[in-house]
Amino acid sequence: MEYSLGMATGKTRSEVDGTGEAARRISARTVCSAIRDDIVSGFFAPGGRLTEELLAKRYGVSRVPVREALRTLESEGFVRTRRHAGATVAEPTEQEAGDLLEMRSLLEPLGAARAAQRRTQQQLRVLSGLVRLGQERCREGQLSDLPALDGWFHETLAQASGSPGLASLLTQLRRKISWMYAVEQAGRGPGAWEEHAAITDAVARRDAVRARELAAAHVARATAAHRLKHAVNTRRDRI
Amino acid sequence: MEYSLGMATGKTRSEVDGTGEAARRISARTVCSAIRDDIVSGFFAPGGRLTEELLAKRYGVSRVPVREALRTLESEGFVRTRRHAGATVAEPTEQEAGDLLEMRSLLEPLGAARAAQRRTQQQLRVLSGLVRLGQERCREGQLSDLPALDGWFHETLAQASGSPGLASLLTQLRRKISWMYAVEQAGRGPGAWEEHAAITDAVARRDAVRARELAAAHVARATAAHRLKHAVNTRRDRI
DNA sequence: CATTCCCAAACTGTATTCCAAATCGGCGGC
DNA sequence: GCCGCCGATTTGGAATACAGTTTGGGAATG
Repeated sequence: MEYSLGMATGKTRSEVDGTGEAARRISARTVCSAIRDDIVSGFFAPGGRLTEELLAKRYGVSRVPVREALRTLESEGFVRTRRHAGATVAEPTEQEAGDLLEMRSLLEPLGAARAAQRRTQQQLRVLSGLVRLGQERCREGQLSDLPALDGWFHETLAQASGSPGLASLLTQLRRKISWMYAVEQAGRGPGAWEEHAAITDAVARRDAVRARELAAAHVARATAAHRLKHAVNTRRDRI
Repeated sequence: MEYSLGMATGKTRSEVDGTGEAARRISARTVCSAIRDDIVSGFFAPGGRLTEELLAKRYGVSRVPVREALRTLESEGFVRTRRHAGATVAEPTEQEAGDLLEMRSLLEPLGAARAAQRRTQQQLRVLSGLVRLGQERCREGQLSDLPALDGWFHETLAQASGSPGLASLLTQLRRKISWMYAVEQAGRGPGAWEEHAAITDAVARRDAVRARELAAAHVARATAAHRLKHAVNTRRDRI
């Protein structure tokens, strides 16, 4: 218990961060991300109850920011709430999980095409840098960094699409997919980063058609490497 | 001012609904829908400031439910908030608006295909009933009912997909599109409802492939009838 | 003994009040 | 004329209070 987001229970903020250690100023967003991370990581099991009081204690905040976070998470689909019965972690069915992959396979190519048309020079530099890093890590065998690099690559690509809505939707899809699926990274690291490099090349040349094709192929191959975590779809009572 | 969601400012709920007129019990959701409707209807102009106090007065609730509503609307993309600068109505660019149509044209066929595979008998009955109503209204020239019927049809179809996430996403897309676009209904009413009937038929026969094709064609034709409301993209200061 | 009904505890939903922090607009100094 | 500073306004959050629901367990009953 007591993760302490920068302030201890029962003490005012100024009493805590007197050190000026830049404690998180805004709790609501922080709490939202924290709860989501705890859901994705499996700390909160699907179907488990999320009592406002419990969450408030856990993150060291009052009920107000917790409630705001829960509303956001509800509209993101990670949490389900019943009128007066409180919030529970969502329990996606196998069908919903499958649809997530399909939605991504439809939208990711669109995002890549738009990124090719609208990316800024700076975004392109970030993408190139990430590709170089990813390929380096592949050669070095530093596989532990790959998931994060992959996430950053796709997030940057999404943001380069120029549509905040599309970008946030793609990010949300990736988060939910990583919540419900495990990836067989077998030997796919190098191949995936070659595909990333090809997409980045098309984006650099502003070739939207090619970027779309490459992204579609990339997502299709990635999808094939996804396996449902068996926990999904099994109903469990209580936390 | 003072829309009164069932309670007057400064009075407790019990003082007001002594008549038992089933006043809305939960304000947060109600306020969220109310603000969203006021945004979509244009009452709150893009870029306009949404002061918590103002919203609280307007809907006759305290700041707490208003804040929760704003969080939801923010994650839906209707509202933009800066750390301590408050909330403003989002100002979508022409690019974002265009991407909305494309996202729908990708996802609506998926929804239709899934609906064909997973619809319940009851959902099919609702769809058939709506189609019959829509075609009746077309013949009678009752065009004023058509937008609502169209909305219900697509909403029912989305829910029949069996993926709550996909359904809510499609509904959200339609709401945003109706916010930013005007539809040239010229003579499209009957044609659209013929297409609705064909989709319903495919859904009834559980023909996912055909439902997908028909939905794609339907959305493509509908897209062609959409015209950006000129207000979009023009920056305005204040409400 | 099983079933049903009812009640009390727990929790949500909201209001209210208070306070700290940050933004924004205008004012004065340079 | 430009820059920086100050104060009013507003957001973000805490703490408290209370009504309305849901829920689970226990008592009464067949």
